[in-house]
Amino acid sequence: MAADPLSRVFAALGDPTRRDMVARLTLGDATVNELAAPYDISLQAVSKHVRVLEDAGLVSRSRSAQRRPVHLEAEVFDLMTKWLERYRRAAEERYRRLDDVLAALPDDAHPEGGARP
Amino acid sequence: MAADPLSRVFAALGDPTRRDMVARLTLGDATVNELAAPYDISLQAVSKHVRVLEDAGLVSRSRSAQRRPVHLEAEVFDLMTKWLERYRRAAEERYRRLDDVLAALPDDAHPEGGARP
DNA sequence: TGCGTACGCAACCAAACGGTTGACAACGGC
DNA sequence: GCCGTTGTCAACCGTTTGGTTGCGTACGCA
Repeated sequence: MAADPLSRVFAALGDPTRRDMVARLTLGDATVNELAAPYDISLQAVSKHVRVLEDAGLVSRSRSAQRRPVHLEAEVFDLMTKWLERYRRAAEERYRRLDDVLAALPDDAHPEGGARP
Repeated sequence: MAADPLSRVFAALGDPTRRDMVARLTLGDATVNELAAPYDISLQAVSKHVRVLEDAGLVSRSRSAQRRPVHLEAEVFDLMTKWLERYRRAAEERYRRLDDVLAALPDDAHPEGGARP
């Protein structure tokens, strides 16, 4: 299937239902039934969603009796944060450099092709 | 099609090729041809990828002559960072609370079902 | 004016995705 | 030992997605 973990994480969070479930899980562990409650989709569909989140490493499941509580895993968030931070910083850096360039321009040199109106 | 911006952003970044393009764009704007160079897929496929990134608000395209340089947009990163930070903090909070609970336990109360080994 | 370059649009295709229903396994309680 | 609860597995279905090819358009240049 999908290779790298990062792709799985991003893809998993691309679905609003799954993001919603993550939000719910920050309040505490929950069973599949509890997770399914707010939605009018089948239990199996919810189970599938949980599996996608699990494959992405976003949640883990222990088992206590026949219940299988879903637990939010924090580490992957760090992975994403690291990725994001890297590119956010690069983008900012580019802005800063652009500012420098603009500041260094002689004021008669105003090309009409300003990219950002 | 897809409703909320956040879903589009996450979904867009779920594809490794598109994440790669974002990485490339942090080095500076690029044309579709330049973006396509490293991959052995058709130019049209690359064009499609760029369109997905554009719909997600991750890039913008100006036009200078027949060239249509792709430019990385920083704002959406902030949107993601905000989302991420919220849940990262919530997850950490949960850990902290768990630590408190464990610390408050009488030392003869050791249930065998420790979720996190 | 015609030509080459850069790119988008449309149609198509196979694979993946989100959802369904039906059957079935695992476990606690009576 | 049986029953209800909890949840997964498997097969199927319509839509989306990533890729292709072919054609068309916009523009700079000779």
